[in-house]
Amino acid sequence: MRFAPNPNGPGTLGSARGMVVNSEYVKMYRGKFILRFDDTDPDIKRPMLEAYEWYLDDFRWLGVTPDQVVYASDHFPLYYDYARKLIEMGKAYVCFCKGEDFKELKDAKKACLHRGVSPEENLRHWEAMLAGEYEDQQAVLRIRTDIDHKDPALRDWAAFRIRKLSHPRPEIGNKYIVWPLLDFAGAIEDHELGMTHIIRGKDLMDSEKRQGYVYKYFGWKYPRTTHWGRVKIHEFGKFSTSGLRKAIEAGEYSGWDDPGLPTIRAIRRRGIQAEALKKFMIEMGVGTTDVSISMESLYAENRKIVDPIANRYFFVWNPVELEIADFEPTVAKLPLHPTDHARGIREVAVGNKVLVCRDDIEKLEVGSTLRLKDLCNIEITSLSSLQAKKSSTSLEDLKKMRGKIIHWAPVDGIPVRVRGPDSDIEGIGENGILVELDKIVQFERFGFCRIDSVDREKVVAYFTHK
RNA sequence: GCUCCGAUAGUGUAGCUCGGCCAAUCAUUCAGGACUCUCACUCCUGCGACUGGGGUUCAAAUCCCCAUCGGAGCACCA
Repeated sequence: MRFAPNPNGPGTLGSARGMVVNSEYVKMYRGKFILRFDDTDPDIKRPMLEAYEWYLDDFRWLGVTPDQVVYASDHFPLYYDYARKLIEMGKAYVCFCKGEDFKELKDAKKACLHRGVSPEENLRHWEAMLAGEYEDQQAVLRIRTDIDHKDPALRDWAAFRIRKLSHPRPEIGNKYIVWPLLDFAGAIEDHELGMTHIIRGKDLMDSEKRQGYVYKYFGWKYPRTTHWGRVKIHEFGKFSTSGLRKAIEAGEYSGWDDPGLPTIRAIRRRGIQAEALKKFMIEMGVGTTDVSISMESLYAENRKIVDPIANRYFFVWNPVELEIADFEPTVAKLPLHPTDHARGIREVAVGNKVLVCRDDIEKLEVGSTLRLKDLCNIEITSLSSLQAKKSSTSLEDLKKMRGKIIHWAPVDGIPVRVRGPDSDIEGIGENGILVELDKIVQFERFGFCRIDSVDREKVVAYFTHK
């Protein structure tokens, strides 16, 4: 099987489906898995040099090693070779019609005058195409099918076009001006690579029938195919690489790995685990129906994986200072994990002032009792300047009074910026977060985050999910 | 306009190939409860679906036809 992206941008969640499902089938049936870069459009979906590496990187992250990595752009000689054969066989012809003219004829089931030209003459035209004697748009090579086929999508489709542009890969550069189109390149590639099974998007359902002509002419056996529908994610809606590019260029996002984007790079940065993504994709299956799924399902998978490994920390958003009268400075000892005690504790030095979330104290009144988690119970004595007095340290007392338990942070904690899919949140966290670079942590009563960067003044975390 | 494909709970999915074991699987969401010094995790309980109509058959989610709805292709993109 194969996964054949055009590296015109990084992999998205849609690509991830292709990576995961194909590779899982290969694993299941001990087949061969090929990553093929379908990079033969220098124009509309022009490849991005970095994206090749990004795909390889995403595969490494998924723990998948393709058996073979191939570049369609390395195979021009092969394509030209087969094209020549087809011309000689009278199964392909150079067409000089303007696009709209051909469409009109095709829709009327009428052949254009170039269709009747002899193979010898076509061969001359083909050589002239390759030699650069025609300009862009002037000529294409068409595969001869049935011009009166009842399905207009199958009538004499184009296999090559002229585009005098360079290819982003330096090893290709300006070498070629005649570019193979998807159905032709794909047909040749799949055969040459010995493909037995193909999964592709249902937008390519006609490819099998179109390519079927080429396979028939050469006497090849067509691989078994299946199709899947489009993935729509509630949180992102429909998305396309070109659409994302536009939004990034417009400054709506900070880059391809912005937490608001449905790219693999973005969800990696946010701390989604490869295993969770795999399960999510496998669960989606391979139906032809379009799926409209919520990230919640992915988060649920991820939460189960991440919960046992994430250390807990306090992070206070919208911080407000709270003074506790008669509080003896101490070093609080808090568990790094609520159930896995072997992980040890975190120590936080506290004086008579702490930071708490504004949301937590908003509905309080003087006299309310609440508990600073793992520290002590307090009774609010003033709201104008937030003050309290320590009432007890016993958890039982708090339970009797049905008080709330809230989290807190030391006044000399580290500023934390949490980058989320929709917005960023600033606050103060425990200094212990500084040692968690690149790890997934849980900010208690807030959610899971991946610590993206740390320095003495600031921590940047990427929000994973609640 | 022509052609092709699909339809199972809020969402995703199993079952459809070879009709009976399907009073329909699993997951997630949601509601309730237990546990818990987090609104996390875990556990328990509950709600919830075969698009509609015909036909074939002893028997239809499964086969056939029609309708409805949805998607895709008819590019010198992939």
